[in-house]
Amino acid sequence: MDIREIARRAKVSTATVSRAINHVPTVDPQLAKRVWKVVDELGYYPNTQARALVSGRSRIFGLIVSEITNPFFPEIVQTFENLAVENNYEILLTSTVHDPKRMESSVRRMIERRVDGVAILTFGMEDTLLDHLRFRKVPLVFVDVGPNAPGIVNIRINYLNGIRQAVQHLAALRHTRIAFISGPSNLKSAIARRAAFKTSMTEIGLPADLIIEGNHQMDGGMKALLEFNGLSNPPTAVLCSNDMTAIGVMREAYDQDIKIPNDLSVIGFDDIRLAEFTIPPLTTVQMSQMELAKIAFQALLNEVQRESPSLERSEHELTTTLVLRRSTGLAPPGRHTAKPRKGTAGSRIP
Amino acid sequence: MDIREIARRAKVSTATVSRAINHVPTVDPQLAKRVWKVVDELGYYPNTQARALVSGRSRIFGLIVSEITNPFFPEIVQTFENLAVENNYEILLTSTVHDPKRMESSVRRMIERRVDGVAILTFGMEDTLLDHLRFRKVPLVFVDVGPNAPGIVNIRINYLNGIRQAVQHLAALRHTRIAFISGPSNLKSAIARRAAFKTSMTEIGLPADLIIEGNHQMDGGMKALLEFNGLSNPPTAVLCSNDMTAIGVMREAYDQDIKIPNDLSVIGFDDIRLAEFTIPPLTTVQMSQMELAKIAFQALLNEVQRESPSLERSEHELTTTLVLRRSTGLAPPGRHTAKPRKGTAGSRIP
DNA sequence: GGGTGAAGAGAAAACGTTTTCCACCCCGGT
DNA sequence: ACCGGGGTGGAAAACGTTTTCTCTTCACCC
Repeated sequence: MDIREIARRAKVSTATVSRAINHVPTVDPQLAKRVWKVVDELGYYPNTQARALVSGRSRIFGLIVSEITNPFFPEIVQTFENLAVENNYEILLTSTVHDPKRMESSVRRMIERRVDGVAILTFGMEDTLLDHLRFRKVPLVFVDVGPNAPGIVNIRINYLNGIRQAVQHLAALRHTRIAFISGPSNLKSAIARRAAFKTSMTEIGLPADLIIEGNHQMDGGMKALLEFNGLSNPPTAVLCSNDMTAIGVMREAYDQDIKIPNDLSVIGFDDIRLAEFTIPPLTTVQMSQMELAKIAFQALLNEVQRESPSLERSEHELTTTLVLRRSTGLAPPGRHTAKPRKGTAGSRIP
Repeated sequence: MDIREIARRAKVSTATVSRAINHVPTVDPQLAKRVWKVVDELGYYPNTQARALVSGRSRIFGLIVSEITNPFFPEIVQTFENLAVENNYEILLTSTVHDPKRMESSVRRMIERRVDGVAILTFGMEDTLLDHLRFRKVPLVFVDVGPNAPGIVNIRINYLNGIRQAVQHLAALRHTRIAFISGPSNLKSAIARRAAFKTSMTEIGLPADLIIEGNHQMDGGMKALLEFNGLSNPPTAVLCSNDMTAIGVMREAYDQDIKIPNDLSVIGFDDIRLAEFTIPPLTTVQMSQMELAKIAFQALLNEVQRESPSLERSEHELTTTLVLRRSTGLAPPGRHTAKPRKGTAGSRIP
């Protein structure tokens, strides 16, 4: 059942059918109605491949994430998909699992399917792959790691804002030994978070010397806490590069019978949905996944709809902010920390 | 840059280029090499739409899940994708969010993109939508809810096995008042789980009267626990229709200062990755997401590769099994429960 | 040495649309 | 009455492949 079948039955040409279906205004309403009637009767669906072939636009956006399995991403994928269906787009999702091979195959698949644009939500990309895409003039959206080139839009994350809030919150609770569990050091976003931690600490005259590299997964958090506790003077608060890590440290704390927040304060990063449901509920730095997805999609759409390639590189910013829950409290007394003057150690924050 | 460009530069016909690229054995190795050289030099990628148009096969599988945001699914999506790239397939992911409208648009999108098959991992599907797909002879894979028709493969989940183990585990720990928090009652898989709970209880002579309908989300679990505790004689153990629900009840228990497992035992269902990292680690019924994804994908592939439509409807079974962690313990003494004879109430299971 | 067959490569048709170009009709203006 | 022009719809080209069909070449056998 193709467009010709419809044309035959509606006694018009295929051109008219095409026009009717695409709501071209010049077609006679009478005819259009006749066409739609047949279309509905037969349950005709246009063949997207043929459409794409001739129009040159596939109406597919690529979405490259580093790990769909990390709860940070499904939320993004969901809103991205919502926006896609609203705009009659399809999304081609690939998850690189931090594997350069996979990254390459992702890009290849995107190009083969002739995507109209790609949002890259992962740690950068090898230049040679990038060139493949740029060569084909595929609009690209990066978060943070995009190169400084025309036609590439970058979404800058303001990590410092939220992380500074977190550090100052901890300092206000009399913590002085504040540790940081970073993400893998080949991940640019992880590096940026760590840097934000360092400057936040330095700003208020605290040493940023308690840093261990995790892996943005739960076991990384568990191992890191173990290591911190082996120290002669362990931290009383730990800030994590993402929420998964924080969940790991809370889990290890439970095993070690360290009470949170009484004995240890922990703060996460991302504010995944689950953070509200951990035990105790996790204080964390929010980086809105919905917002991020919306900005990325809209940027892609803009890029596609403008016919002339954009000259000015557009920049968007997404800020981060601390959300208080119940995993942080006053620093416990003793252990080289400044003595609290009033209030119960470990009491819940108001 | 199209196939003709390659043909011209390699001084062969487009037919030969096509054959070379597709590794048709009859092409002279000499020529093939010449073609590949040009292909690599120019970075040529065949146009998938054109390919699909003429060959009639899109090399796309549809994957319909109910909620990508539920941690049960990303795992599935990931292995599905892995298998897809291995087999040179693409996947078209849609998340219905339990909305019939979305379901319809999902199906429409699948058909428009001419998918070679669809795996439906969600609560059934309206018959009329189903007919659209069947009419077009799209191979379909369902889990549990598929109609009994030729050409449709069903993956049956053996819920009873795991749930019976869970119930008997609880009974062995002297629990007699065992509650169940079900999923939404319009969800067939939720109904099946509840039924399995009932028969498991009846089998061992326990009443299955403590059942509340949740929503397979965390807040549903929280509300349900609250409701149970309003009872004059609350349950000492609760079995949940999925892990999210269990996480909700553990969270609410934390708020109410009910200790798990000392005061209350809880068991989940699914064994999502996170279950290992809850506090305490969650005893749950495992339903392997990887296994499920593998079976589904393989079934689709089989269906596509056989040219004759399958006459026998194929059935696959996936079983479930209890995995013990630390959210269950001996029933607390008193409160109308059978008195434990030895061992400390609430002691951890070995 | 001529006929037969196989192997390899090219020409061209086909896939299902969109879009360009052209023909037609009808209207109003001169 | 004739011409110009705007609006409408059809014929056909185009998109980039795969695949069928045909042609050439060459080896082999009688």
